[in-house]
Amino acid sequence: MATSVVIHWFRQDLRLQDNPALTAAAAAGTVVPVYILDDEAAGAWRPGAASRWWLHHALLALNEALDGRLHVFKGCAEQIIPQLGQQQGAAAVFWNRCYEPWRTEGDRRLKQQLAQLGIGAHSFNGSLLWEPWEILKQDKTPYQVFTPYYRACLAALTPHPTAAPPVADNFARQVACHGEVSVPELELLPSHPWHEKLAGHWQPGEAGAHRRLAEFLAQGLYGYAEGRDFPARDQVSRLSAHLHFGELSPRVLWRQVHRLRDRAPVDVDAYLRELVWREFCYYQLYHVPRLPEQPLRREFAGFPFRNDREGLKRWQRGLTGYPLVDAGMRELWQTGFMHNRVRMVAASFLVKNQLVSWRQGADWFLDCLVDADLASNSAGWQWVAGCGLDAAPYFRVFNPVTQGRKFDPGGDYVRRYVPELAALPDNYLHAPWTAPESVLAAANIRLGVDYPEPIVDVKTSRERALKAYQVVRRGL
DNA sequence: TGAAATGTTGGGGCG
DNA sequence: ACGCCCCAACATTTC
Repeated sequence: MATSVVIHWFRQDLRLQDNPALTAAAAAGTVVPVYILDDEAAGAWRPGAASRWWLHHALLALNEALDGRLHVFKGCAEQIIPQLGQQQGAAAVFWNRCYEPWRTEGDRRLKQQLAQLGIGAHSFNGSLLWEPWEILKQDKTPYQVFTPYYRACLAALTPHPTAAPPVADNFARQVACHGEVSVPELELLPSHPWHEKLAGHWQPGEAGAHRRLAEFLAQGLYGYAEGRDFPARDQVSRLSAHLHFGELSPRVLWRQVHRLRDRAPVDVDAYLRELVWREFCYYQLYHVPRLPEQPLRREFAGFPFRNDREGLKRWQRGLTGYPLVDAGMRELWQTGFMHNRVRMVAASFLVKNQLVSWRQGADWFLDCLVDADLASNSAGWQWVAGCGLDAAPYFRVFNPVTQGRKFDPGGDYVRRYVPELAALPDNYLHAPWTAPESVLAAANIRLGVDYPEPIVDVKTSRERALKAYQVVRRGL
């Protein structure tokens, strides 16, 4: 009996291990593995520059793991998949679910199309530990607050068997697909070679994901609960981009971390809680699809943000005059990443001290982060701006100086990314404008020339933000 | 997963 | 010895 041909459509699941849809596809027939870059369907949410760099390398790695059998396309997935299915005489198409609104709508239409063509369509959960519709309150409505959601998730945790990885024989050989291109022909790399510096910091692809996981398990988890707040230390997982592209199964990650619970003094629960935060972001995006565009708290719709192009540009370039903020923004530009503690401070600074819309900050992050993720990024910015579910209260304004002294006391982080301040002594490092002339001169710094004066005063800008938020609050 | 303003307490200097 | 003031050092409240 001739085995049937099936298609596995890779999206945010660029891995072979513990890939439920891929495993099911391999069990159903000979697999034609496919990736489609569909910028038009994604619209404004198509991958940003840093993500495209990552994707380029992740696809090369995946293709290599598949012995060069990955079929890559550029164009409209809703056309390409049905055409391909017919050309190959495929019995079914398999994929792992995504949760971005443009994805869920497209997938629904595609399922209808395939049904009409008599081609099966099977979707699986390869990206989340809990499907968003599985975790609901007693009254069957979604949770609004993280902690009860978190508890409900833990209560609902069921052990999943790891999906068996496919073997080489599962994949179709020497299949020609009309219209396919090579990975480089996707033109994911920008013409300007700024991305070359990213290569020193990351190893996209499944092998890189597991290498990083092994490092984290061996070192980062020890003292994670406290250490994760200090950006100069290497005590965060740095797995976010691998998770975003699905190079690492969240179930495998959960299990590997959880195994360490009864051994060694590692902060297993603190890290797993962060993984549940990731789930909560997807949960919000699924239940409230306007998350990326509209404030979840309606009263914020008319918030008086300033249209400050110059201020936005200075924030983007790391030239606000606040060393911790500037270090974070430069880390982002140089490495495609920003430490989470600093993300909160830099975001708070833009939204509250500069009074610029969280949408503008979110757009910049989506373009610059290698881990850019619509769910996490949108939920994170809404959290900081105070307009999201279970968000930081509007009056919680981070002071970048205080935060710097608290979480970068030795100044290693600031000195790494703001080298022009490197010679300043610790006690002035986070507030250079307070240093006496003689100290500045000794450190070879002319304020306003070598490093900017503060773009706003934290005290008065904080008061301005509180006033603006009070107006919103009155409008309830 | 704040910060600043305001309130309280307690030890020490001093008349 | 005592009360008074000062002011850290916390604690509480407010935004």
